[in-house]
Amino acid sequence: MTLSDVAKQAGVSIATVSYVMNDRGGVGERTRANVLRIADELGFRLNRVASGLRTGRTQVLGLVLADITNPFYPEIAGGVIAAAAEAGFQVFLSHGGADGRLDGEVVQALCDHQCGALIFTSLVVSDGPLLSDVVPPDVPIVQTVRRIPGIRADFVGIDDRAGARDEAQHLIDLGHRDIAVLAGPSASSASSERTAGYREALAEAGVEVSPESMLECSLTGDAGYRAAQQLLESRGHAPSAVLCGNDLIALGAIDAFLAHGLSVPEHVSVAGYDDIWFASSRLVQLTTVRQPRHEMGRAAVSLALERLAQPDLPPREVIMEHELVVRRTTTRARAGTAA
Amino acid sequence: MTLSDVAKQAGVSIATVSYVMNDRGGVGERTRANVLRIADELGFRLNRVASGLRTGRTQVLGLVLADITNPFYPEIAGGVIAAAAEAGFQVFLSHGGADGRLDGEVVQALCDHQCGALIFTSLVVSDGPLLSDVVPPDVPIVQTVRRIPGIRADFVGIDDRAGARDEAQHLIDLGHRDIAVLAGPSASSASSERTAGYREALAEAGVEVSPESMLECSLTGDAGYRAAQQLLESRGHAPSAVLCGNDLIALGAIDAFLAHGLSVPEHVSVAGYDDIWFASSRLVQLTTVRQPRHEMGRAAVSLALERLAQPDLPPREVIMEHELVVRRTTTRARAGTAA
DNA sequence: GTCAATTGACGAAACGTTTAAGAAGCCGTA
DNA sequence: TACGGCTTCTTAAACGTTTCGTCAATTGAC
Repeated sequence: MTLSDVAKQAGVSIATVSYVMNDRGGVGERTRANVLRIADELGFRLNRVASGLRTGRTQVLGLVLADITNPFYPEIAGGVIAAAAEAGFQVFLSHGGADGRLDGEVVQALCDHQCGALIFTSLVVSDGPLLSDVVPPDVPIVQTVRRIPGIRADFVGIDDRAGARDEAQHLIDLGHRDIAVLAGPSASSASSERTAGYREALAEAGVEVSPESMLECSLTGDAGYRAAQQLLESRGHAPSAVLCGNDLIALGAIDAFLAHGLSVPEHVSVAGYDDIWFASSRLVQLTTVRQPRHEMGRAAVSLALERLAQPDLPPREVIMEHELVVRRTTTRARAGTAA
Repeated sequence: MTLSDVAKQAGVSIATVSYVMNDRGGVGERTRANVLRIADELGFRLNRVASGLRTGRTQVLGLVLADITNPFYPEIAGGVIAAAAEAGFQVFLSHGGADGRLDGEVVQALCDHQCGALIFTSLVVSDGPLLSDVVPPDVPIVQTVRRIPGIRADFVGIDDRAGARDEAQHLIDLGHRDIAVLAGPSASSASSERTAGYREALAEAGVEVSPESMLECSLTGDAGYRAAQQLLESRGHAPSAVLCGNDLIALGAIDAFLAHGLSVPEHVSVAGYDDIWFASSRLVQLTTVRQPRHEMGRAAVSLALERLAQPDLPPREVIMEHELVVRRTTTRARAGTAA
């Protein structure tokens, strides 16, 4: 079932059918209607692979998630897929490498399939050269969540620093003064921005964070659990509140506190970051900062498609609205613990 | 950068380079090595779109998830992507329709891009005709998790009935006799199998389930919450234990019980199904039945690729091992509540 | 030394589409 | 009547691969 079949049946040339199928002008009303009818009768559909070869650009986006099983990412993917579908694009989904670094082969494979544009989440600095080497210069690149410097790529994310400031301020407003920070890895731009935001807001409020109350750990529940344990051990007593680099860390920390007989938020207030699905569950009710992940995915697609249309746009960044979501895990500081 | 560039540079024909790039025989050792070297120098890579057009089959799998933001699915996708990558395949990821039914356009779009095979999760019966109409007969179809009858497709899943029996038996072994069931929608083959399994095991143990203790609800936390509430209202008192159609329902039910001042598992034991990531969180510790989702994704890819190689294999089904995971939400029945 | 068999390489057609260039027909105008 | 300008449609050349059929060169058997 090809253009040629339809053409034959309709008594016109292949070119005419192609023009009709692509909604191009220059075809008479009668023939257009006729071709459309016949194509429909025959159940004809354009072969996108052939179009892709001929035009040199495919209606395909490549999306590389750091880790699809991490509950943070699927909603981004959902937004990407939805927006792509509306624009008639398909989405290749790939894993990043297990260690957080990008796998060169993954990107190569995407390019082999002539993706029209590439969207990445959570790049780290060392990924930069790889991208420049492997991705053809006419393929737009969009980075989401995290950003790395010196790379030909648009960006979509939130103002992590502002979100972190909001959250720290929330704790301060609740009267907390003995505040610990369980920060994400500083290699991540998002994590370091958040940490900076926490620091700024706390400093402005005159709250000092001792070194043993400021830990860096990876972005998992286990790491959060261990970090919280270490916090208790090295400090000897629980802080009044804890700011965590993301929700998983917060969940792990809550768990650690519970294991030590400390209840949340009665003894310790805990705040996360990201608002993963689990955080809003009524069993958890985590105070956190929401990233509009679905919309971020959509925005990433917009950026990609716009640059596809106008390749020499200046580099752009879309900063989306974040939202401090106050739930059950943070509460007013107890009189005794407010320093 | 095409075959022809490499050929020119290496002083051989395009055909020879193609043979080398595809690891086909019939090329001398010297020329092969030379071509390989030049291709590498030039950074040449085969254009998969062109190969796809020429051969008529692309190295691409289409994966349609019912809902990517549902925490159940990403791991399946992870398995699919991993196995596909190993076989040199890319994966198109698509959403099913919002209402659970398959969106025809989605499948069409996948076919337009000449996917080599299609993998679906959670089909419902009404999707059958759509698939037959739209998917070319030479494109293998694999259905996972749920199955629908009368469709040209292989299947991979678990023995839901057996898993459900195991779980019901577990509660019986703990001494529970007043057991309620919050079943998933019977339109889903998986849900109805589970319900049947619960029923069988309970019947064999001589445990009767009254109509008001057997509710059907959709597979969400909210639905579970409401169903549990209804349970309490219509029965007037809490059951000794509740078997839930999936983990989300179980989570919602737990929440409802807590809201009514009933603690889990002290007053009510609750069991879920699926073992989504959240269920193993130390904050929840849900007793449930694990589906090896990553491996199911991998198996789905194997089925697809095998059928691609041998189209006239008989229909096959892969039933994977499930595992009853006993955690904190189920415990021995209190003497008073054992009927 | 001859001939068949094998090996290594090549030429060219095809896959289904897009699109530049051009032809044919029609209109209105001069 | 002749002609420029539209509109509508067609011809044909790509896009980058794969692969069949062919052919020359080499090998091995006799």
